[in-house]
Amino acid sequence: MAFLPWQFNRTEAVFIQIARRLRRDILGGKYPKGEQFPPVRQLAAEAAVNPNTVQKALTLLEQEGILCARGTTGRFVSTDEEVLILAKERMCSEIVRDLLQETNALGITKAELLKYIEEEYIYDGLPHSDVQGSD
Amino acid sequence: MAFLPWQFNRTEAVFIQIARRLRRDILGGKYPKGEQFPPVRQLAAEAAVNPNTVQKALTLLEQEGILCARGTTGRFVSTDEEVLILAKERMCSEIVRDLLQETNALGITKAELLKYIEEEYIYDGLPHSDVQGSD
DNA sequence: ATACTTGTATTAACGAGATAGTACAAGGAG
DNA sequence: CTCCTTGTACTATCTCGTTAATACAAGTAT
Repeated sequence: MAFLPWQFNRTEAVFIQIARRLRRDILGGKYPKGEQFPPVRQLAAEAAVNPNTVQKALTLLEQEGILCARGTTGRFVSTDEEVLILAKERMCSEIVRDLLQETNALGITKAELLKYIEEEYIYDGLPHSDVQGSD
Repeated sequence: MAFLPWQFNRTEAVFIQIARRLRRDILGGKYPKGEQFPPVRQLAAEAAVNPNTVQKALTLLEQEGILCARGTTGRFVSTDEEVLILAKERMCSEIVRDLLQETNALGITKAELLKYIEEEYIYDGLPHSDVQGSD
């Protein structure tokens, strides 16, 4: 496991940021379908926050059906693939929609946007096509 | 002037959201270079927030060199075109970089991302090429 | 000069988010 | 059974964002 220091934005509630990050990683396949999820205290230690804060975040993911808590056995990633796929598509749509709202208000044309995306893909060395997850 | 109700996210400080929106609109050309900016109290009334909150936001934009306060005459959009252009490019780069970080973690390929963008452009009826600002 | 508008500053009060610390019930492992 | 881990709950405390209500100095308009 990689223990990168979690970085949080001061302007947004930490538990919201934790929820977004975990949601993204789950839907991105980092935590496979049906597998046990790391315990609250461990995540809190990794993120260097209070366990209460992590629990707030996980509660959000439960309400979305992405995670489910089995009593005191631990939390598990949902086995309902449709829920996961729909959540992933919704998350992606929201991200893109927010992007276009911003670029449109900024007066960025579609062509310019695509150019920016090309540049960033090159600059960051991101995969241009399908690739296995790199942790 | 269109007085759309300003909507704020509960998870982020309001003055940060106001700053981002005004920054975006300024750099997008809604408030032309060198022109006088709406007074604090007016913006506060439009956004339905306390004048103090708007002032916090405007202070941020001043620190970025996008706005400047001329004593009690009012605030004005910067006349330094280079500052405005650089800020716009930086804002766009950040937006795109954040997007790609998210889509990459989500396991979205470049091709899929471009498809999503195409879909949203069609669905939202956004301009595909250069267009005059519609307010 | 007078009245109005501008930015700016101050104070008090309230609420939400985050933390520390503690506690308890329930399942698994020895 | 006993010990450990799990999720969960609770209290108290602190910080920070927001609001309300003023207040003042400086420029503009009349």
